[in-house]
Amino acid sequence: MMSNAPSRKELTHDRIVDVAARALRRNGYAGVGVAEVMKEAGLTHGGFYAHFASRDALLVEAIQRAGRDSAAVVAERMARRQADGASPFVALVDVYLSDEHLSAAEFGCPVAALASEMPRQSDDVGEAARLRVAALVDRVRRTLPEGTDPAQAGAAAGAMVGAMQLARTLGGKAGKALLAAARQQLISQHSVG
Amino acid sequence: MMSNAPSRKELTHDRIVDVAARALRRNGYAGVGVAEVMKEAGLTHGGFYAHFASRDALLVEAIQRAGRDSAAVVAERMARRQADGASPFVALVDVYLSDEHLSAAEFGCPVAALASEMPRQSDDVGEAARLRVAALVDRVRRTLPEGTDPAQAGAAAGAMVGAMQLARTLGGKAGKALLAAARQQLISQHSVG
DNA sequence: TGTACATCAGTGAACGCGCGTTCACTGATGTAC
DNA sequence: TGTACATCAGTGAACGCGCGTTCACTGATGTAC
Repeated sequence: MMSNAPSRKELTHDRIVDVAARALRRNGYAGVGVAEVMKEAGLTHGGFYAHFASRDALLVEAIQRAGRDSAAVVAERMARRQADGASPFVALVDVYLSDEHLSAAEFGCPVAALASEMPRQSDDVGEAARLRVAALVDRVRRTLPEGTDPAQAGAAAGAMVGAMQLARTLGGKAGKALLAAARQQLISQHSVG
Repeated sequence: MMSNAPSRKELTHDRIVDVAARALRRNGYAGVGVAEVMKEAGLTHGGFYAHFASRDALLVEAIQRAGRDSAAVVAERMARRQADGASPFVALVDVYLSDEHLSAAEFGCPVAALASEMPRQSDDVGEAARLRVAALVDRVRRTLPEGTDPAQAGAAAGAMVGAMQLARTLGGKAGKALLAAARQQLISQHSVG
């Protein structure tokens, strides 16, 4: 009988992608090195090409993984706030522009971590990045209050991504203040009345 | 009698910084190579260290130069729109989120071109980046309509930077549509009434 | 105005290093009987 | 259940390359007299 349990190789592959997905958000595209990722996954770098055709292929998988993981975290935290009575949009803004997201880029949204580098990536990597941006815009669109022009989803997504980046660059109190102002602006802008 | 005219060396230095300021916005931090910049400036790479203590020192000057040049372009284009009757804030949003800025990152705002990489830079380079972010936020603050909470300047700056990055990543019509939505959102948000 | 010399900007070869990639090999896993 | 063998994941040394950096040198610029 065939088992659905992942093979040893699949588990290793997964571990490598996971390490890379974190390194990517922590250090950017240039900060993902084959040797370092393999080492952090408990392996030697020689085995890398049994798992990936190239470093770019790893980057593609890492972006996808980062997006998937980050979306799961956001969904879970949003659900908690919505259970407390928040609207979907307020919950999303609160979670995305939270101090937790500010200081944990490694586990956060890959678009916030990488957006300014995305337009410069090679075909495959750039396409994976574009899909992540589209997914983020879509997520925002689905949480907009009823009656809102769906075209505003892109603008709101940009506002969240940009605020997070500037806050991370400034750091400290100035960064947190910028985040708070952005939360207020987005929520008041899309509130009913 | 002493002349104030720049020396030959100063002219060369300027040319190198100018090339680097463009390469930085076109290719990101990792895309600024000593040899390539020197070549594009019409020199051989050996002479580099007569002008700069290190590659990082060049990056610092390049960020400053990019910010100064970009601010000058923005100021000039804003003035033209204000002469046509636009308010300072509308003029700024229109210029910053213009299709021209979208497609000419090389001559545009360094914050839009680099923001997601900024938190990862070394001390000196990161400090130069922080100053650029602060200058951008300041510029936005000075153009906000009277009566607006100045704390909103950071959020508005983030909205502009993020929208530009997402638009550049998506590219094509989707990118231009995102820009247009962001212009509309920012302007209507800060309009009187 | 012309010559002799010192200064200085830029050249080009060389360095050590880390990177992505390749490959012959090893030792463990799992199948056949 | 036990042995023999094939498969396969991972090892570790080696490669070519481009990078930032150094340095002895050259040829042009400019000063002194």
